[in-house]
Amino acid sequence: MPELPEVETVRRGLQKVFEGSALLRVNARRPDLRFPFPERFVERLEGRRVTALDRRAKYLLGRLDSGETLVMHLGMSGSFRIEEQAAPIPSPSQGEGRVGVLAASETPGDFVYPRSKDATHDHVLFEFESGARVAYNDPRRFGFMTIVETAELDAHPLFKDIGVEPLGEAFTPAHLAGLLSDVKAPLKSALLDQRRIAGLGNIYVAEALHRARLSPLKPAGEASRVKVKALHGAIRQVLEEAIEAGGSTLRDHRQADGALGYFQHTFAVYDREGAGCGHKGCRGMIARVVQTGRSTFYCPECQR
DNA sequence: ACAACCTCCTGGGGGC
DNA sequence: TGCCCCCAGGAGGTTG
Repeated sequence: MPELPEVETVRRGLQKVFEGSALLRVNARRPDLRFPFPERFVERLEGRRVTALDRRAKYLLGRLDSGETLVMHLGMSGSFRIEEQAAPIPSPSQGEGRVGVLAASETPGDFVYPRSKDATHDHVLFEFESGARVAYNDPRRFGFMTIVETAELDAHPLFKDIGVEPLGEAFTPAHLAGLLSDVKAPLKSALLDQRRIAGLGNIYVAEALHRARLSPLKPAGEASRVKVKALHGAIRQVLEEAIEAGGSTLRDHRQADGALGYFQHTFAVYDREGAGCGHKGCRGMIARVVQTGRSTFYCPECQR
């Protein structure tokens, strides 16, 4: 599912639930996703307050008051769902309530509110002190979660080789030119490589290259200075527009509140084989080719 | 060092 | 209706 805009959309949706709230209860309903959950996964989360929910590349980072970070990746089909904003757990001063203690009628580790129909793929359930409940759903289980010491995050194998944030200040035309110079691999693969730029995936690479009128097949190092500058602008622009639109909903992407993204209606090339190019004055037709096993969509007429 | 694969897993859609 | 094959937004791991 998710590339940078989808992950960022999810982050913004989850932020109001995660940030500042303590995790009362966490339920990992199976021992693994793509990888096994780390040692004492649940114990390291329960009772911890989430101080911030950040994003790096396509990862969500839940900063915990324990000095650890909950690292979450959505893989291809992962999504979060804010299940219900239940009544807050009453505080002791309000009488009967006992903070952190569940009502007897609740089944430990399960939501008491109605779940969506594909709850079989609800693999992790978060319940907050605020009463909010969040389900992580992932049919294909290519996603994963782990917990890393926050101070060691940048040096962690998952992050140490991750490239520049394309919406950050460090991503300039000159930086992009440096990333691509002397690279013999085609632009498509160069841009998909998370070690260069963090967060682009199959959709937004295709869309950005089309906007810049660059062929995905062209060796990255052969793009002209002018084209690289256009590509830089196109990458930023397409990502910003997609975030603004709430991401792209192809199959299962939802914003955390359940809303659909609608950037897919703006695709110029992705999954549009046979359609007209759409660039002013171009009579070309969108083609589909396969590069390293994955679909590439582009206009052979004007993307050079 | 690098690039081309293969792999994990489930579900949806098209063709017959 | 059913079955089979292909395809899918990622990316770590292995091979050459």
